[in-house]
Amino acid sequence: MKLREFAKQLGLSPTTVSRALSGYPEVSEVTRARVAEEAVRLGYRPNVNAVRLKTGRAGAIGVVMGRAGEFHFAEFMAGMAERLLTEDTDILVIPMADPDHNDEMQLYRRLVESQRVDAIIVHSPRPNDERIALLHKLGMPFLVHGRSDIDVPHAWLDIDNEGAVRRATSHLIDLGHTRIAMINGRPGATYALHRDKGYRDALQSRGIELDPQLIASGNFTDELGFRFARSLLEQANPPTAIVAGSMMTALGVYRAVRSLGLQVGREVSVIAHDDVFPYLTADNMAPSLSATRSSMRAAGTRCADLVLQLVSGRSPLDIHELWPVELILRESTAPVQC
Amino acid sequence: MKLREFAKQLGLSPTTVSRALSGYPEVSEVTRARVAEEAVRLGYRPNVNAVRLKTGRAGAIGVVMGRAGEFHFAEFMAGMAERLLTEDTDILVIPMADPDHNDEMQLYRRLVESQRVDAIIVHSPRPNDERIALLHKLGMPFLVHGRSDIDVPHAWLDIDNEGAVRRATSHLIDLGHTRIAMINGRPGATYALHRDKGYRDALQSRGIELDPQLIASGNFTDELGFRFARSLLEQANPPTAIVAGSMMTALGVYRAVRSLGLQVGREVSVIAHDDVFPYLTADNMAPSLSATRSSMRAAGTRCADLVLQLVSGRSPLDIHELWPVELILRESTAPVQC
DNA sequence: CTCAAATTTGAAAACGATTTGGTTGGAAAA
DNA sequence: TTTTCCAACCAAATCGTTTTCAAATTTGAG
Repeated sequence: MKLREFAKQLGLSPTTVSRALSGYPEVSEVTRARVAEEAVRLGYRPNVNAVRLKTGRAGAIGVVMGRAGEFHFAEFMAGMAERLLTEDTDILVIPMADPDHNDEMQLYRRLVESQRVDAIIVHSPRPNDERIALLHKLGMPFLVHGRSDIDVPHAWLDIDNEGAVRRATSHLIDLGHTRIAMINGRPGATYALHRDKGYRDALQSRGIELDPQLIASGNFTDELGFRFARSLLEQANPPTAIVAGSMMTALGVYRAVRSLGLQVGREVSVIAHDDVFPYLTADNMAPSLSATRSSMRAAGTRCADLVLQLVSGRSPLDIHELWPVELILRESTAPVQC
Repeated sequence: MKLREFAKQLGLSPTTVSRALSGYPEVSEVTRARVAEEAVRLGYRPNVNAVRLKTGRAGAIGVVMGRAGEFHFAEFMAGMAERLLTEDTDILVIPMADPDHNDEMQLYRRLVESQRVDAIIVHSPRPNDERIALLHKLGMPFLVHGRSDIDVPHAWLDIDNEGAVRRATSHLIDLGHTRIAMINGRPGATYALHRDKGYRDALQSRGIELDPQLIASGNFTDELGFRFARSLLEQANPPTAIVAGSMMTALGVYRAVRSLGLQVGREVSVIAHDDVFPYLTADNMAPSLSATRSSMRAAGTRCADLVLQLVSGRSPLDIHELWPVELILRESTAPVQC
């Protein structure tokens, strides 16, 4: 059913019907009500593409998916999708074709030029992120999930990675640990730096000297967790506690600890960061995993929300959200054994 | 840059330019080459929404995302996205607002009516799946990822779940196991039935009587794996082998086995199904996990491919792909201990 | 009761492409 | 030479809305 047809059935002009449905003020309430009601009854829905063409809105938000098949991605997207369900806005998923750097900029540039999105969400930003500079230059609205130090105004939502790791590390120190290892995310991303800072600050403020040997970084896979924890624990002066970057890393760490005949929550304490997954919970691990926790899904929902505001004109300068992170203590952390 | 403008710069009519770019035959090769080249140079790209409006194509494939935040979803999508990158087709992610059944049909109906997708991918179909009937009735092209027995013609791509589980179970029987437990997916989905059948057939063909107590089903979470494995192993006549539905389930099973002081690959053999994740690999588990393996990402890529064919006119009746599943033996399976 | 102001409504022009149904000019056929 | 045909191109209509500008109607003040 087209607008023409629908309007004719109502004995109104397309103009009025369009206005009634889009909530313009210059249409009487009684007419608006009738139009709305009949639209439902007769099943009239404006053609999306016509609307988009006319208004110049793309009706979609772009999300670039990293190549490494990040497991938290689905949660973030689920959160976004939930928020956008009632909106006339879609999510456009763009895969990173190539991890090559130059290619990444190309991808963003093409995405903007394609006019297929009204806004873009940038994940895992770097301190000096060219993507941000590019999007700003091109005038494409965008929200950064994470933070960047770049000297370009931008909207962002981030969790307090630094604080989270500082608290986690401090707590381990409180428990008497002094040799605390840290498995971080891929170097380069701001969140990894923040976590690093939280870790270092905690040590320093307690007068513990930092041992660079105790720091590793890389993708959030179980394999990295295992390899690094294993090699750490096998060395002469092994750590008594490990701060792990993700649930998957934690799995690897647990495995490494066990494989050496040790026990998590005894010889080795572990705290990991938990993005809250329905299928793998810190509570269910054995022993249950102490974790810094922040819901990825909730972040997705809120990001979608903020992007919508951005698109409808809110200034990026006003949009800065730093979410606190909970520290939840469970069985994987214990006082150091003397 | 608009078509008008671009055409004028070339000294051609919009008609010819449009045809040249869309590969119509009635334009000379030399002209086509020139147009293509200049389009790149001047950065002309047809406005997506105008194209979509005019052609009536939505330029997107709909994927309904289950509410349970399935972890394999991201992999499937990554696969799809990879294939669609070079195409002018987007992925539209629609979240299931409510697990309520009636609501689900509403969702699909609205999705079709919204005219926002050219085709839909249906996940985890049931033997008699109303969604399939609905989409067929509404004339919306769709591809089923999985299978259904419903008496409605439809395209599908599925992996050989039945064969996979049969082989896994048979292999365990070969190793001397007779009490073999099975942790299946949510009851109702066809794949769960197929796995069940594979399991039963394997037992029956070897004359082993089925014990209903050894079967469980539910979401693919570590928690289910743990709970069920634990309660199984604690009973009077415990199983000596477990077939698990997913990697997450397997994690839970491993945990349960260990928590009872037993060892996977000794007292208890385990085989799980592995969708191949970059962040959690069967090879890295300890002991390494024997698994039936099939790449979710590859399935996504192929599904995208098939949907494109579907949209451009290929008959759904011709599209039936059954992918074989590998069985990869590692350390988690061993001869039964007498 | 009149006239201006305020409220509702409509006609028609966009939005930026595709595509139908012609033209044109030159080569091949008669 | 004339006719026919074909390759290559183009003008204009169209897709289904929104929105500008103008007209019609109602309201309210004097």
